[in-house]
Amino acid sequence: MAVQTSTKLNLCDDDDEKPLVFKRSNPKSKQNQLDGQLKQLPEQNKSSTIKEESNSIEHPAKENSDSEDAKPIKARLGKPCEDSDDDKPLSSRITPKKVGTSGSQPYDSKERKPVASKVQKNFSSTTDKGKTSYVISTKRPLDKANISEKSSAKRPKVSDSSTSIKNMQVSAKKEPKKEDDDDFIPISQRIKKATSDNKSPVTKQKVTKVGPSSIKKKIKKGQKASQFSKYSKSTTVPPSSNDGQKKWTSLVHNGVIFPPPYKSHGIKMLYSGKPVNLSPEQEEVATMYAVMKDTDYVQKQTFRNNFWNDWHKLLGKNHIIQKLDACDFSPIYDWYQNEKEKKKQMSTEEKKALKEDKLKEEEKYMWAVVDGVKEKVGNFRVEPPGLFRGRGEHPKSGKLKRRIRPSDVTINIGKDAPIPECPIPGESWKEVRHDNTVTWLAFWNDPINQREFKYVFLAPSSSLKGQSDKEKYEKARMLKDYIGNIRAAYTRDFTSKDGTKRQIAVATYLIDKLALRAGNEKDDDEADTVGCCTLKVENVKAIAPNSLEFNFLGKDSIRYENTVEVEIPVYKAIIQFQTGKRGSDDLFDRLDTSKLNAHLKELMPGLTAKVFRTYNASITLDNILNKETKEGDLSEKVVVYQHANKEVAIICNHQRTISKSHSAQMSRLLEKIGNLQSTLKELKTDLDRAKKGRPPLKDADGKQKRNLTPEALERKIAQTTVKIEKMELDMRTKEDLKTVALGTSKINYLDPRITVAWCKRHEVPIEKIFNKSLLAKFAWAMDVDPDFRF
DNA sequence: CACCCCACTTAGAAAGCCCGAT
DNA sequence: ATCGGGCTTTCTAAGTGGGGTG
Repeated sequence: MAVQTSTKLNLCDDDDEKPLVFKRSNPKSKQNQLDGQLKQLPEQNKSSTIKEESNSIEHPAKENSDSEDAKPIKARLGKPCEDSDDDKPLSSRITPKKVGTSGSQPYDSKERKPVASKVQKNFSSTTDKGKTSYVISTKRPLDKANISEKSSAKRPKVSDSSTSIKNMQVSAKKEPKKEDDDDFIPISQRIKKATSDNKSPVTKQKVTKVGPSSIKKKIKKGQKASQFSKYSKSTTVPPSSNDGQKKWTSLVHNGVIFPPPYKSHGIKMLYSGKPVNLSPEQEEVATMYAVMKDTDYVQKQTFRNNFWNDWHKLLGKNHIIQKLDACDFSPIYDWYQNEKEKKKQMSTEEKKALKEDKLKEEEKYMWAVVDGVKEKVGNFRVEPPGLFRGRGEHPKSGKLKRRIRPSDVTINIGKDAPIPECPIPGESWKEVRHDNTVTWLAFWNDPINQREFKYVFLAPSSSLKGQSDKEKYEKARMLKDYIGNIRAAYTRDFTSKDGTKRQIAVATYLIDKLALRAGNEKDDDEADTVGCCTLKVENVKAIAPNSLEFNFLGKDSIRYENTVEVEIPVYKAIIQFQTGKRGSDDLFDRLDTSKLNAHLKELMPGLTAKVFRTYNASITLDNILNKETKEGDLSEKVVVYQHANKEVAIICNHQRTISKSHSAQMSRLLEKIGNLQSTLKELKTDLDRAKKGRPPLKDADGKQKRNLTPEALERKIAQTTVKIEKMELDMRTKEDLKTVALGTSKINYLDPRITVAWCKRHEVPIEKIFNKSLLAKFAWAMDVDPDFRF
């Protein structure tokens, strides 16, 4: 054990990464913009949360959470969420300070409070110990290696780079390349050296695995292994991962399924108050619009204009309908609501029968056989026609997305597999390919943007997806060994005389510290959003002495609002980048994502901007779980996980819109609590009286209550108190999480091995954290060693 | 290098389902 | 039996990033 422990510690420590800690306010923005709904919220809600961050990753959370519960709800609601203070790990050792968050924004939207949700994950880095799972994990690397060797054919470049991460790491560390060129010794090299000296991964791994750990494992596993292993799918992971090129050897599937042809309902909409005849094609599009009546899409002028343009074309120049404003779609809307209602009213048997029919019809499309293994297909249904629902201010929002036909679809399938029959009689596929260097089963061009494609892939539970998921996390773990030097290097370059270098340094810093996305260029016919490299001068405000206030729309037009204290050189550099520019000019004028990534690749093999997000998310989870998990009951542990999950979601700015019923729900809860409190008061009064041998007071209706013993009353009081506390906690949690989306990070950013290992160590059933889909998706992580740390 | 093409991951909203309180 | 609400699942939009080309 000792050994193990130490290992663990080391790993942890290695976190050399001390958290940078930034704070971020929470951003939540998009919704705000869009919806007015938010406004409805009661003030209490608004209070919230901004978080600021504390510095270190470690302590923050605990304090908050513990203490808070005790306070009255209102008080809690009122506070900014302190919980959040945690540290955000982005950290570096560079030590930035925190800043208070931005003050100006309205809190409403931003708040996020602690979550209650369930998931957590941890993992430790590197230890792959043997074990079954181990096999799996190792596979890739090995595979790759093997493959690369074998296949001379395809591997142009990919293969090289793709060599297994592990291999790379090892080699890198061991033999630091000394070639470092120019002045700048590649960080990677340096890092390698450093790491190799003390704790090269290799060493770590071995130590951990071999020693005591194995013993531990056995013990632990004895109890739980089976539970976890039932989800693990070691067998499925094919050893065959190739690196870059060959993705499969045999591929069999049945193609895709098309939506049924349009069935006219014949309901007449009104134009200037009079019924209008429409052809089925015209009616179909009118119905698409009618049905959206109570979405906020139709409130947007862009949406209506685009819809009108396309529909008008269908109607023809001389149609009676000449303007959208005189259209009344409500007959169609009402018909639709009625149909929905009818469906709801069907008996359960009818519903079941309907469902079975559908299943039968789709069953054959749901599966593919990849290298002899049956795998689920992700999206085998071709997208039905509809009105394009672009997010944010998308210039094409509302345009008609036309029906996709077999002649639009290209199928990819094994050479020896039967070509799927075209499901629409008389039509045929656009093309059939046999390309085993890609994983898609079919694609068609996006009707909204012809230059883009819509692919049909395997489901996340497939080994193909699982393997690449695992590779993603291995790469992020590799960053652990390089991050120290990378931070040191960019810190040095904050003051470089080379302007490009300076921009790269600052951009990298922001990506690392704030988990910003890379920020590729966008076309004019897309919503105007930005990432790091595309930040505009107006998106960042320097606030003396050394804080930066960020405010911009990111992916999905979600607003990022955060004020952060940064190092002085960064602060100065930003001001310098802004000098002489207009607000709408690029902050980083000598930079784009490809330059940035090219630079990152010099620092670590395979490193790109997005790896920092994965790294920071996962390392944060690992750190928080390990710091905050205490002895305690199951639900307390789950709360710790949820808290960690929430912190990650905040770092990554994963938001959701406040549900329409949120404020109603809150007031309902408040009312219930109020009732309980008066009950409590009565009980206390009755208790006092009972102690003096007097009967209870009459209840609100004037009826006489039952005569209870003081003991019974005390029991009731205790029960009621507990109930109130629980409700207050629920309420706080709900308020806290009303704008935080926990799922995204769980699905995409948190190495599942962290979670699985933590569950094993703390005897938390994995089902408390992962739902069925996640268990299937993360089958590859199930047999991780309990000592695993990210 | 700018541009385009392509493949694949990441994302929030909507729809569906399920379960407990009434 | 109904309703409300949370959690899942589905859907598809919106990102990232690699590679080829001229």
